Amino acid sequence: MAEILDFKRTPEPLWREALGRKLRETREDLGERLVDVADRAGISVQYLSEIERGRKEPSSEMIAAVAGALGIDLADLLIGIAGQVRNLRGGVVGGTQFRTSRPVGRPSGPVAMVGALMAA
Amino acid sequence: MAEILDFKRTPEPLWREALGRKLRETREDLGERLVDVADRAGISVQYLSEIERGRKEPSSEMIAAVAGALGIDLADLLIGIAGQVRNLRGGVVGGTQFRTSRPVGRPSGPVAMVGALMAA
DNA sequence: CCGCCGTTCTGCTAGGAGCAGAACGACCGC
DNA sequence: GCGGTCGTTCTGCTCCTAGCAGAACGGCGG
Repeated sequence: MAEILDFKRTPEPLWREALGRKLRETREDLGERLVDVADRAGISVQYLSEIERGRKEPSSEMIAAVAGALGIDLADLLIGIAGQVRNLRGGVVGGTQFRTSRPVGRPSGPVAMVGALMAA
Repeated sequence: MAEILDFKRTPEPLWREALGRKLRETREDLGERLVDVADRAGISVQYLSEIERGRKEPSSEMIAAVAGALGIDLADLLIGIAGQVRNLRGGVVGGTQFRTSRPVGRPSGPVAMVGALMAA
């Protein structure tokens, strides 16, 4: 760690970076402030800020707490992150990235199909 | 966190548990041993064992290393995990029930569902 | 000018990541 | 029975960082 040259921008994003991006997007879609979500999740505001920017590695309980505070479950979160990761692969990676996909991406469409896979 | 709200044995699985399950399934589908993957990922074998059982919280770099050693990228991994999480929602999650798992973990079902993302 | 909001410093502590080494129980073949 | 492989788990160890408090800072809007 502590490599001197860290502008080596990992070819594909790390887990914590993709997670943070999606969490921030979800929060902003809800029109909520950092302090609101942090308070509801029971964590400090600075820490939530660092999570959203991909600078800290949140534990599973933290992830569950933040996701719960945002009203999203783990499966939806993962699907959303996977989508962002795929977008970043072939699309704009640079800092100036609006577009943020579609306006309101709440309803996860392909849910039904997954649920129908197996009930056994 | 120290919140008192975890009286409920994790209504939905934690991130590290779902991740470990998927990693193990992927490895077994490849017919590889712990030592093979651990060696290729550059981590110790006991630690990989604990990751697969959801007992340790692997860093993003660890996840990338293991996923790389398994020849799977982050997006596919996340999709697979999301599928597993959804499956577990309706069935028995406790350790007493094993029916849901495949006999030897040979055929992994939800491969075809990869095409279901792209929305987010 | 003054609040509001997010970010980023400086600390600080407790916990756990991550490894080495070894022992253990299953399992399989001889 | 005995010896091999494979995974798990125990002990022990170091060192990093999760996670918080407190405060200060740079936008942005009025």
